[in-house]
Amino acid sequence: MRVLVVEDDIELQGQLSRMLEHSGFQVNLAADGQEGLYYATDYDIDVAIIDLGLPKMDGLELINRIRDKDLDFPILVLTARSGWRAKVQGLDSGADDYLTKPFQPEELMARVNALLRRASGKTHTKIVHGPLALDLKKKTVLNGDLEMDLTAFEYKVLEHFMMHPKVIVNKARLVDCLYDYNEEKDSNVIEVIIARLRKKLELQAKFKPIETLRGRGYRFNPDNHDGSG
Amino acid sequence: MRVLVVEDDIELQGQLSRMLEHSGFQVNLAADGQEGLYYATDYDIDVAIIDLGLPKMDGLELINRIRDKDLDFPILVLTARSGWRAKVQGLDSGADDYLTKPFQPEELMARVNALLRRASGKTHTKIVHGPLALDLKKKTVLNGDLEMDLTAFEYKVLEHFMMHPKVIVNKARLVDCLYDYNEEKDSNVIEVIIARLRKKLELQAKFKPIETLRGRGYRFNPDNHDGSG
DNA sequence: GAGACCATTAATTTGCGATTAAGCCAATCA
DNA sequence: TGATTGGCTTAATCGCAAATTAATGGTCTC
Repeated sequence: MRVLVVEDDIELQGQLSRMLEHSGFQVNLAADGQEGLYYATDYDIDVAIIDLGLPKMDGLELINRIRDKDLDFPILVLTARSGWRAKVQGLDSGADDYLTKPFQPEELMARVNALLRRASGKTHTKIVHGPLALDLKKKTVLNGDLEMDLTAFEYKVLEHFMMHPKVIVNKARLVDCLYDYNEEKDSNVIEVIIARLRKKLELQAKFKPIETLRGRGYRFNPDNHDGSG
Repeated sequence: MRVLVVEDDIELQGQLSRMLEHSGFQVNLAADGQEGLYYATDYDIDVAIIDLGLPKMDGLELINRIRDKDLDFPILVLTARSGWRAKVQGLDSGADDYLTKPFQPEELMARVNALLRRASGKTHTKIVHGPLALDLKKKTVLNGDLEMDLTAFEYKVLEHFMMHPKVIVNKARLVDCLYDYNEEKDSNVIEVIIARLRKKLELQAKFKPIETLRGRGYRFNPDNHDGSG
């Protein structure tokens, strides 16, 4: 198992590599984002530990570049910022877990192992239906050759649809995709998002996969190239 | 819907069960992990609320035992620890959501409901009677090879029939399938829906499975390929 | 054969969903 | 820090499918 460590703090670097090697990992050390990207590309990495605060290339940018190259090893983010926002941002951008500095060595090892375990069971990170190709890691969707420009909400709804094709999904369930917790009754968020999604889907590829089933919900049916919904 | 609550704090126990019962749930109360496991095993639980800090058997262990027994109802974890670690641990171990104490009653109810919505999509059961195949997950019905185009009401009635074949169902019971609350007397909704359903069933496959039992109700009998109703 | 019960169709009403636009909030940038 | 942008939210309107009601005719039971 090969671990890529991208960390500019020399002391922490040494600490990490000692711990990891002690647990039987091969370790690649990089001190900045550029170097990190080089290793990520040219070595067969199983898991990466990336510090967010890096010289030359920011940690988040590094993650984006890695995912852009379709490298899908799991990424553990190290962050000094303890703010909630920074964390979510990290996970949204293609990272799989994060750890706030300072941390206990055992916790880091536990998380690395957990990521490897999870990764071994994960087969497909891409879902393809018709002209649409969704990348769960990168959180992007290609419509034909073009990458769709989706908002966070549009993406969440489309992801749910593509993970549950040909299933009638009621609106309450779709609302669950958007908010952690929400029991609001009189809102038409879903209708609005569906409308925008349809527009974007149709724009690029005359593709009308979202059917309406009045009173029952919506259904994603990639076979509808003409659209009955 | 039956909820299992595993909580050792008597006061919180009472609070929870009051809330849940008020929302129309059946509630099983357990004060420790052992008791919880007993209820989980012997009752048909739809969703469980489990406190992590429990006497006799730790909440996490309870969850593990439940999952080991292949019981797959959704689990909501309550935790006093506010650390991210405890939460991740809970989710990794087979829980589906968590809530940090103290919490707002509405939030708990919202999450329980969200879990139930999510779970309802997991049952990939198909019910087949004669030429009809109903997919509970997709909420669609195939009549022969063709998918039936059903309205929300028609689907609800047909689903009930197919889940209770050869049983006489009176009209009041069918009305309950359509509305949450309804005490209306003089309406012929059911007759109208039955008529439309029959038409659609017959249209595609000359199939007349809905019998009328005058004064008693209706009966779905998939054996009637000629139709005695 | 009278009356209750049901089937069927047609007419009416309702309320869902589509769509648009304006308001609002937060993140980003100057 | 104030301005700007982009995206989420809310509201209002409109068309239409579906639900409801009503009316008529059929059928079973006693």
